[in-house]
Amino acid sequence: MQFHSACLQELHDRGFIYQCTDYEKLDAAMAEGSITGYVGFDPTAKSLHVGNLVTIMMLRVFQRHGHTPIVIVGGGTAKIADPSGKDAMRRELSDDEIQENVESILSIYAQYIRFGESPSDAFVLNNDDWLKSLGYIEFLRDYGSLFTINRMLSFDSVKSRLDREQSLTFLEFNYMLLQAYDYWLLNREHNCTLQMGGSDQWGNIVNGVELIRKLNKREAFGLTAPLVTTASGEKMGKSAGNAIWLNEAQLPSYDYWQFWRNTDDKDVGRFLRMFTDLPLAEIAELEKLEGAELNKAKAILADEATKLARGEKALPAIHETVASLFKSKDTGYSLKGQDDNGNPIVETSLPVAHVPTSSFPIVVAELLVTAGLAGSKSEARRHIQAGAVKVDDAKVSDIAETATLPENHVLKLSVGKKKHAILIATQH
RNA sequence: GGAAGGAUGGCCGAGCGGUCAAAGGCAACAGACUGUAAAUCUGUCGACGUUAGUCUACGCAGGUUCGAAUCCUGCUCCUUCCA
Repeated sequence: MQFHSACLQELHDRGFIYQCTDYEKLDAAMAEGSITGYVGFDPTAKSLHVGNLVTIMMLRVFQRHGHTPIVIVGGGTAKIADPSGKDAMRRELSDDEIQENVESILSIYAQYIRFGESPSDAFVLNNDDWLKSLGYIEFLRDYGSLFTINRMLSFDSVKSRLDREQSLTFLEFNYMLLQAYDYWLLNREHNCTLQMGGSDQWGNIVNGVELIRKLNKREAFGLTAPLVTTASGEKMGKSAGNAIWLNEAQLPSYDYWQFWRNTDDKDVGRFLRMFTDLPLAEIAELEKLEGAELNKAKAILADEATKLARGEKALPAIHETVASLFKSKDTGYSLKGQDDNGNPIVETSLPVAHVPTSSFPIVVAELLVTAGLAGSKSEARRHIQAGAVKVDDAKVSDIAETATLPENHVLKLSVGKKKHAILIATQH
């Protein structure tokens, strides 16, 4: 597809476009000048994971081309919970929880998008500000009259819930009206003419576009991104049963880097386009790599993605650990002398756990639990029986095996090839 | 308000008095092979315990029984139909 607007062209080339309400008119509007567009998120979780990254990156491209992003915090809608893509009703959140989530999530957005006062700087609005004061009767009369149940029932989010014989409350059913109202309000107050979101938002977005057309007599647009799945068809964002969180508090940068490093061969090009700022020509070159050579592209993907989420400063430590661990098959840490208590100072991006020196010699299974590599002692034993456990790269074959205090008071524990932890024996 | 059906491990889903820590599938974890990839094959997959075994678990609370995921009673929630 060819566009006049460089922004839309890039969004398209990088694979961000799934559906659009009107390609031609949106293209014309974006080519003509700077427009304002928004995405919304509901602060129903503490943090965002890589699954949420698609729309964030979309907004980033949008801003890079001189357009103005608005981020809507769904403080009001969070009280309702969007039924789209959800099997069952979510529990209600307290105001405090919501506020906490908002702050944590906005700090993540700030990594990717420039907020401020200058033109094309993004700004944040909380839909609770206007939704909380909506009068029920007025709302029903002024906006409810513009929606038909017939149409609402035809939306996928609603249909799938009904088809699966799961309840859909009236509260949730109203979600789409409120989202449409948000868009309408932004259109009127901030001349916002584009709403972006995941493909599951299509129905909600279209409602807003229609509401704007009916009430403001203006054209507004909707643009959705495809649901990003991995080559094996998995919804993106989980690994080893854990979500890949974007913030460091919930996922160490080393693990974040590893997530990208372990990308499926088939996903490398696509992910480079969506989740890094690298020029498309460069990505095309990287994509040509074959076989083991592709690992270079994966490392670049990991670097770029980590740089965005965690900042450039996170990289050196990760690189050092990776080089030690995988390239020279070394320990994965380096010693930097001793502290005042005579305990070793260790530099590594692997998880670190402390054990008092007095507890040595200690059963390896127990160490695995302290280091967080096993959830229970039984699990630790199972790992040992499966031949997965190593202490300082020496295989542990007996579940009763003990580890003795190493001379430098540091040892590396491994479960499998990729999961490691550093244990430091401390005096106090 | 009435009637019928349902609730099982992370998810789906079988079981319908003992042989049930509960088939099968998915997901996950580990091993082998590789390139920190995929595919494939193998093993593991409630907790504690070296084994024996103990404990906790089939929506919640009671009961019947030598014995209950399975039967009975009450409750909660869900779905469908009628009003």
